[in-house]
Amino acid sequence: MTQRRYSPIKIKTAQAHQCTISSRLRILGQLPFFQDLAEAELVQTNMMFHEQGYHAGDIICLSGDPADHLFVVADGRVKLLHHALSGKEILLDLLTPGEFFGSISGLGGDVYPDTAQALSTCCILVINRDAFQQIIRKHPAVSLKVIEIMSRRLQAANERVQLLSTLPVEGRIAFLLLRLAAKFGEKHDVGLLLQVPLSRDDLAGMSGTTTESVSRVMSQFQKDGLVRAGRGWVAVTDTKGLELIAGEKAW
Amino acid sequence: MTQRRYSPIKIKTAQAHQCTISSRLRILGQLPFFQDLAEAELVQTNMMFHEQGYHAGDIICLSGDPADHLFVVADGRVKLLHHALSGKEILLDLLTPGEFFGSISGLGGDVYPDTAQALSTCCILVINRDAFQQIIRKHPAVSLKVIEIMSRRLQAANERVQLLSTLPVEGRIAFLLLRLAAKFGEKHDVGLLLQVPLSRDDLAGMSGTTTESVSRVMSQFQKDGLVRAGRGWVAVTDTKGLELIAGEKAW
DNA sequence: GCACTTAATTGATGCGTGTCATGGAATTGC
DNA sequence: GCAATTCCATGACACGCATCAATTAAGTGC
Repeated sequence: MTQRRYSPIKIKTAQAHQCTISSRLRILGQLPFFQDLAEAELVQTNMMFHEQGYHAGDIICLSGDPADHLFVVADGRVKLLHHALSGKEILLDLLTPGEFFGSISGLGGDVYPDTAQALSTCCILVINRDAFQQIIRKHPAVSLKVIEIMSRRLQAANERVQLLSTLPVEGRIAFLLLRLAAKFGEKHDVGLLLQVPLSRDDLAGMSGTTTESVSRVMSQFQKDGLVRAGRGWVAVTDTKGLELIAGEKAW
Repeated sequence: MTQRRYSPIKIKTAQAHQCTISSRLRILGQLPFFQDLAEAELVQTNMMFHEQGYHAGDIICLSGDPADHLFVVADGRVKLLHHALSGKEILLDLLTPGEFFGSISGLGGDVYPDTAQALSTCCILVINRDAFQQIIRKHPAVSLKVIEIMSRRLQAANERVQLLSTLPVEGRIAFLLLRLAAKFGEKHDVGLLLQVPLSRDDLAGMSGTTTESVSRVMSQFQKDGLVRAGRGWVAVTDTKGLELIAGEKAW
């Protein structure tokens, strides 16, 4: 087995302090919910954010803590997770630049619903919750976008409930890999390389199973030529094959 | 075993045509997202809805169909569900008067994400998707409420993912019953009676298991004095006991 | 009241997967 | 460089729970 022994992942991460004003404007302008804003409004909105840098492993916000900020990923990768009573980590989502998390809704005594942790060096834009509500009040277009995004996330969560309820481990992992490939996949000589540092543990947390089971399934997938994987990285090589396992096995 | 052989559930259902203008106003006014509207605005908003009646079992909207309406439950019970490829029904949510479903977000080529089915005789208020977007544009307070509600739903969905990933069947069902009791429970001589017609199948669809497993667990719960149940109804008698099973067993 | 239909229960069996345990491989620290 | 650590792979085993099958109970229609 001559297989790569180094991680092919190269996430282009800016240092926290490299989030210049202009790059911030660019990032904000790319945000789905600021798309419809005029340039002047965008500049003004931009000023309401401040930025913050994190290193891989840093906790950005902790589930249960009093919540008064909304965060936007400007650069890097962030994972959203829950800690179950059993100690197991439930991985809820992986966020890329342009996505938001934290506190949006307006109740006074709100707490962060999930924990957010930096997967790589990150630049995060932060805004006060109330300030963001002001933006929403001023710009109905923004609120419509937010609603749209949240409804998509809700759909994704429901889809996941369905997978957990119906598919066996093998199918769940296949499905998960396909989703990840669609979001993070980049053409590479080893296949569609997922541009996120993901351990078997992370995959387990996303597919509702254990590290060992993921390892077993991944080994099998690799034997079957569906994926290539190493320590902390995964690449999808046969999309069709995974689709077959994710879908058809449900019958 | 001298146990009730008839369903104690009595859902106070109005006939579809009994949704009078005044009762509609009352219902709309109670909607979380219209709470902050002035009386005049409410009356005006009211006129943008039309109503529709359904009988138990009727399909209100079908997952995958082109979506152009937003629905609000005025009276009765509605269940939101997915049909898995395996034929299994995944029950996503149970809706009571005041809750909404259908299409909110604005994409042109949208389809309904879930199927909605009447669990009892229902009166549903319907509004065109574009018309509702007009309301949002006009009233930022409404959009904030919608966002708040959606974020709560997302949280609930994530919680469910966590349960499915960590708890055994017994714990999931216990947790489910507690949630249902909090939402639908009414004091009754048999205990906290769930005012929803729920079969074992429905419970299975909500807890990600099978009819048989639900039946077994429910029988055990009944022996242990935690619940009382019959054909199509459930009552919780020992909340603390269920909490113990739902929580502590995870350790 | 009776047959008829649908829902719920209960038992037997086997597969999938979590759990525990061990060894190897890759990475980090000194 | 070598130890120490972390991550991954793999095997053995037990058990939870889905599956299949058969029976009982509860509503429904006539």
